Amino acid sequence: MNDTNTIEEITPAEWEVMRIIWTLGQASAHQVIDLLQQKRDWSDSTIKTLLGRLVKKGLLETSKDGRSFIYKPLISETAAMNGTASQLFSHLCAMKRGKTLVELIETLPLSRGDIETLQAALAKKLPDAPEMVDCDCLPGGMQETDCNCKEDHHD
Amino acid sequence: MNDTNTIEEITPAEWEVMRIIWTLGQASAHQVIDLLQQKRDWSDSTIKTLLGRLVKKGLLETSKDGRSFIYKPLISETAAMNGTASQLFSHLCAMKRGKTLVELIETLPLSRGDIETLQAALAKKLPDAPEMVDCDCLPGGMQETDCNCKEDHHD
DNA sequence: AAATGTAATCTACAACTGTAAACGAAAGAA
DNA sequence: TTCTTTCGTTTACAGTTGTAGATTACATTT
Repeated sequence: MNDTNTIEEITPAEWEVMRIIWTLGQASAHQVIDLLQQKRDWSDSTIKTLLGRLVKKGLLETSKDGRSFIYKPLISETAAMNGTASQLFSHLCAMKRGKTLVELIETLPLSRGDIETLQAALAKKLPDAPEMVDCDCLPGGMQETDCNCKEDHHD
Repeated sequence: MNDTNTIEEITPAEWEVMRIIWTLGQASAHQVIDLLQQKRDWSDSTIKTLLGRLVKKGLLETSKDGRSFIYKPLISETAAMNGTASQLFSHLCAMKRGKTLVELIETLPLSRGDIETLQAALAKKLPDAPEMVDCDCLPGGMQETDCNCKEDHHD
């Protein structure tokens, strides 16, 4: 298991590339270009640049295959997703993370199996869940006095 | 309700500023600087720049208060969080989003109330949930043949 | 060996981000 | 009224990201 707190930053364009490689397991630049150009109007050059950056970031490794390279992920898709999601949630007010999860669960298509796993995870958490999670948006102990979090301004 | 699909991009540094303003409801530059400098080692200038950029992006509005400005959010924290979270999940393989949600739910502190809301949302979804959500990482109908998604490479 | 076709790398460049100094205007102090 | 503090705006500058042309290196064909 990777340390999900130190994922190299993956940009949106880079995600597109990574998804293809993750899904195929590994791929040549040629394959990535072919597949990606069916979705994005990017030049060969652009995609090669992205591949190069991903290698430099340590997210892909290459092995020579005659003339060309084969790119393989150095991080699993799940690890990357978890790392990125955690990072995102760390920006959000602790008090409101639950609300955002509700929104996601309502919005995203989920399989029966996913739902059951989620239900199990929730059931396990419920017993020791706190009555309330405090807002962590202000420094020090000034939440009680000054936190306006409950009201949602300007929706 | 905002159109959560067209949220102006909020950068990590900008989130820090927004959180303070959301939490207070509104704030002067001075307040933001004071509070933020208790968490981040940023100069006054830096914080002012961020405020300015947020105004330009249409995420904050100002109203004059004598000498100085009062900054108010033009978007609610919840809307911003939902928009950002949806955007993030759109980068992820559809098939694996459920797994990421599980991870988040296991990891994040949730209140009893949040958990109950989540459980309700899941219960409602379960009946019509598909047996499986397809991977959408490759173009066209090449999922069956070529999707390696189930195996998680290089963890 | 010369020409041609690919693959990979280098260079480029504008927009955005993190970070902050410099500057100008207004308000309060001397 | 002049000096100083305070607040906002402009300018700056390096690093990242999106986007891609130019160039080089090697393999294949003539």
